[in-house]
Amino acid sequence: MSGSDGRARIVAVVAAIPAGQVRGYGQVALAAGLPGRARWVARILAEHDGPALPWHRVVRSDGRIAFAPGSAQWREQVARLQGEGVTVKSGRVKLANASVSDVDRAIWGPE
DNA sequence: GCGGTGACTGACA
DNA sequence: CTGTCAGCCACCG
Repeated sequence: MSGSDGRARIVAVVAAIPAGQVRGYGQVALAAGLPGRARWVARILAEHDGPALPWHRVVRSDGRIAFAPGSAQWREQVARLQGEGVTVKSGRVKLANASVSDVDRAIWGPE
């Protein structure tokens, strides 16, 4: 099958992130089967327009907000995370310890 | 085909 | 802890 739609996979992974938890761009890309495409993930979220996507649950590898501190998007992401019970400290959040297998199963199925 | 760009990452000082 | 450097890959003119 020509899985050229990496976008669909990335969107699926982000949409599979449970509320109250956060993920890194690299982790999302890896879970989507596209290692090294962290930058692509960022572009997808930025260009994505359609169903509500929990893009605010995606942060940098350090658990820091990808936007510039004080920016409108930065404040919005922080507000959304806090609204879901995520503790945000100095624009930083605590990354959840979830293996790729767990994410993979959440997307493709329990098999 | 080429060079510049970016919601990135890891290593190093 | 912060800041800099090089590597990475997809997109655009």
